[in-house]
Amino acid sequence: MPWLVKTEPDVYSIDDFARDKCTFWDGVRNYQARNFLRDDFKVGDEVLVYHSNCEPTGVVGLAQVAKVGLPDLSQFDKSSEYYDAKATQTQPTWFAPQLRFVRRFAAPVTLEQLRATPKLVKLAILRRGNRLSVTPVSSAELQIILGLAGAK
DNA sequence: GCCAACGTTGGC
DNA sequence: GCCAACGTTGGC
Repeated sequence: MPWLVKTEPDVYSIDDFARDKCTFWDGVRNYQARNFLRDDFKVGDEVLVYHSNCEPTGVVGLAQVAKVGLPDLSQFDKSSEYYDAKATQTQPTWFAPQLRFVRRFAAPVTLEQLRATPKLVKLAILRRGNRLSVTPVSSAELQIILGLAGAK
C-alpha cells in the first residue's frame, strides 16, 4: 500500500533525504502512526514525502520502503528529544522503517493543488483536522499525485 | 474509566 | 502569532 509521510523541511527535508539516499524514518510518537509503521509498511511500498510547516506545503518527492520491523533507536537514547523511558530493547514501543530515496519532484505538488483536485477529496491528509504524520494513500491517489508532479 | 486541562500540530 | 483540532495526561 502506498503511504504519505510528513516532515518539516527545517528538521529533515527532501534535499537532506536526497543526499542521504537512505534514512530511518524515526521520531514518530503517535500510536496510530506507529501501528502503520510497525504493522502495515511493507518492503517496496511507495512513499510520498510531504513538507509541512513551510512555504509552500506539499508533496515534494517519492521514496520506497527498504526495511521494516526495526525499532526506532532514538527511543533508547537519553540525549534524544525522542527518548522514551518506558521503552525497552526487548519490547520497543516505537518503530522506524528504513526509506530509500527515489526522486525529488521538479516542483512540489502543493497542498492547494491537492485540494483543487476532485479525485483527491478522500486523501487522508486533506481530511479535516488530520495531523497524522503517516497516512495511507490509495494506488489511484498515488497515480494522480505522480501525474500532477510529472505534469510540471 | 471519565473528562478537564494541557500540549502539539500545522495551516493560515 | 493565532487558533482549531485532537492526542495525552492525570486527578478523581
